[in-house]
Amino acid sequence: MSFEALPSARTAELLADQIREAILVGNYKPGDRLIEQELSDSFGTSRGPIREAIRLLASEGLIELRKNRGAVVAAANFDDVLEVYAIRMSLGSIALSHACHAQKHGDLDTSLVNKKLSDLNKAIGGNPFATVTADLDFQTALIELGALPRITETFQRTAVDIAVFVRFLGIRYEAADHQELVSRHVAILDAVRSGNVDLAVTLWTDHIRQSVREFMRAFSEIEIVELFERPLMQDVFEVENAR
Amino acid sequence: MSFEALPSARTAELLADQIREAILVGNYKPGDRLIEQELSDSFGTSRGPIREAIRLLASEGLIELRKNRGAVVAAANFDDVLEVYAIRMSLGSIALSHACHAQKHGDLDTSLVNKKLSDLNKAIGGNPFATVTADLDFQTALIELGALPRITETFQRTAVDIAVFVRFLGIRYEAADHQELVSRHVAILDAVRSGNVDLAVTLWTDHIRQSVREFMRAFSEIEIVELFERPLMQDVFEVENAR
DNA sequence: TAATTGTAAATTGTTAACAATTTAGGAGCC
DNA sequence: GGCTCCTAAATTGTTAACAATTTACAATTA
Repeated sequence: MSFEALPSARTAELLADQIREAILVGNYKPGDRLIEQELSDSFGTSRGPIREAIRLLASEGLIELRKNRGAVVAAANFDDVLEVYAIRMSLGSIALSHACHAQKHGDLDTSLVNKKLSDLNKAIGGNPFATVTADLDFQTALIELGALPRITETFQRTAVDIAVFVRFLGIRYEAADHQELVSRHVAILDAVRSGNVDLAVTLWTDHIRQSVREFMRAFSEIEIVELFERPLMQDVFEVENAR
Repeated sequence: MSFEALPSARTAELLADQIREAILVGNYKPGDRLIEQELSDSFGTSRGPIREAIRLLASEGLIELRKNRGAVVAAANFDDVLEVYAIRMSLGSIALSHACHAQKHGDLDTSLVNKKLSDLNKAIGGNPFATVTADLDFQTALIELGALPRITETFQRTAVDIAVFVRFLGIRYEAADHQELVSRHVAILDAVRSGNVDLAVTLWTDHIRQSVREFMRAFSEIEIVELFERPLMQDVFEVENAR
């Protein structure tokens, strides 16, 4: 995800960006406490804006607040993986179908998603985590084509979750995967550009299923079995069981 | 929605509850400014906790923050109605199907949703807005059966949206509608209790479609046409057009 | 009159001090 | 040794004062 400053960024947002970055970079691990004084010292502000930044990150689900007991970095939970992908699959489908309709009416601006795609291509081969971030940015831009603000916002929230999963559940992507990933992305974008609702949605849901599968392969067989016993996201099941 | 205190509620959360209530009751209308000093005077605290409460409500989407220019009550937008219902339809379907699977494994606790159902029955006939609130509470409890925390949270966020729509877009429900509404709710709950995934999801999506339809009927014909021209939520379209 | 500028009031943003609570560690006891 | 109780340090919660910014409005000018 890109954490650039918003048009008129508040200082608390800038601080939140830096703290989020520090967590995702691994300076803070799940369970670590975030001490207000410590953070305000290191960022050169007072505790007020730091508190606000912490509350912001808590609303993202990145950290947990405990009354009178401060904030700790939230644990990345295997159980949450399927839930997060299920949200991305269903909300993404709505957004893409809406984007296809917009395309038919001639008002679809793909300049942002094009930029994110070229950013992603540039990022491939470099820092693996930066590549994941560029990938998530592209997908967010894709979903933004739907021009549905609440869905976009909810979708963006799950991007933070995925970054956490990748960082703390030790997912590793191979270079080959990336090339295949990009071609999948391009196919989805093309489908939207041609206004083909059914194709776009099919490619999107297939993409999510594939992402889940790749994610799961990074774990041991025992963990895979355990996760797939859960009845969430039946679509993924079916495909996986048929393999 | 019930805004009772959480297990160990923070004062900022209690303040947010009161401010939210004040907005939904109509004391503040969309566009009204929320002035920190004014609020802290009336609630007998300092500005710090009030600021935190305001940020909380902003993260719910109930109010908007403008840098150095304070907070204003967010406008209820016709455009958002379908988007919010689309989110509820798709996330609710996932949650209910998950709940059905849990039921098959024998671990489904319906005591909360039962209580909310009886609360709803009690609320019918009284204050119309309280009835809507009880209805939203029931639906949230229903979705909580899925035991999917992120989906539940996202769903709950849309409940605030609907309360805003009902308050500020002037929706009016008739007493007859309520009885029919409850019977629809009971049918969904029964389907979950019998572990019938397909039936539960079908009843749920039908319920949302019907809710949208009732919502739309409250507006003028022109507004209905305008809204239904939008390509969001094709399911609703199909049913509506076939009528 | 309409537009513009300047100034005071109102309001938000930030800071530092104080209050309340939790945490850590040791003394005493069984 | 292990347990409880107690105190001190660390930490969060709250407050009030100060700084920076925006808003409102009157005076000025064309």
